[in-house]
Amino acid sequence: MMRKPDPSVKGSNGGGNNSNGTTNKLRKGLWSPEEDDKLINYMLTNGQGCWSDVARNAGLQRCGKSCRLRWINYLRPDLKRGAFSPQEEELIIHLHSILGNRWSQIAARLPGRTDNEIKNFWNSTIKKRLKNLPSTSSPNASDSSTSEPSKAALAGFMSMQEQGILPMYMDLSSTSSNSSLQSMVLNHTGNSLPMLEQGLNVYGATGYFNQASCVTQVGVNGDSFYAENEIFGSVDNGVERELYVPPLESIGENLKTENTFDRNINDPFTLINSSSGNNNNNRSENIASVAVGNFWLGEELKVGEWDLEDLMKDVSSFPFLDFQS
DNA sequence: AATTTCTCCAACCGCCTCTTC
DNA sequence: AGAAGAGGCGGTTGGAGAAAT
Repeated sequence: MMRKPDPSVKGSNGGGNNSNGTTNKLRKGLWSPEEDDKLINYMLTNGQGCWSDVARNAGLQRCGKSCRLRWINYLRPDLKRGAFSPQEEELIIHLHSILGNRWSQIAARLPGRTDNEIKNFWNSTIKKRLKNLPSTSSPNASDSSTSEPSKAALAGFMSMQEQGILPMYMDLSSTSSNSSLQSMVLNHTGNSLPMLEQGLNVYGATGYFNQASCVTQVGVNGDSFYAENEIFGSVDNGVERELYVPPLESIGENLKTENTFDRNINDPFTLINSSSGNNNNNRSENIASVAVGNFWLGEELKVGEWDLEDLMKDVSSFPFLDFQS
């Protein structure tokens, strides 16, 4: 499971210090318990400083980077060890659907978890699990390791929605003119939506909503989703039948801003949950929901250009998260 | 029981960004 | 301005243990 300690360094103390304290060669590979002790003791008494100083002053034959990694990923006292809870898994999937492989950003929303841990968890467990999901017919269906629309997104949204937690819209205009993330989730109850009740711009029997000033309009026509003339997909009581992701260009050209609502514009990631004040007790019974997709179209498009803090601030308030355990 | 294959994950590598001089 | 060093990040590796043959 681990790399062997670097055989080029003699001695069982793991440090490999010679008598005059000079460095012959930096140690690599598995950390010994003695090295761990040294690093822990040093960090607890001196705190974090320059990592190369930490390595040197703690008497470790390691490079600063190695010390940093060991501390962050393994020795930090606030780390939560053990298996991921289903709630954490949900959150990871959801965050990944938004952020892609930005493991550090994802880890920042999971107290006690490290980016490395989450990355490993994703690459082993979740990726495999998603592979076993019934495949979508999306022509762009891709491996979940990419930062593209994926089963992950779908599964994540679906699952959260089952728990009555559903991102209703995102403000795609944000602060950047080339925002990449265009994630839309439609909530089709067949009756009224919370959005409707809140006076948002919703049309027709089943309605559509537009997104702030940049707008992407997405509609529900019968069982089909559309954006302007594009058929996005269809749903059947929560079971996705088709999922078509239109090119960004067409969205940009075809979907014009109506900008008829401006509420929550500064709160781009609105989470509707059971405590939102509306009576949505039956929501989970008749919801058809589709994550239309997170589009990463073109390399110049970067989620990082968004105000991620704004975007994500509400995620940490997921009611089902137990960060204490 | 022995061998092979698979899985998981700690740690490394290389690149990028930021800061300092 | 730009070189150097440090920190941070995501991708990848490789080895121990588990599972399969």
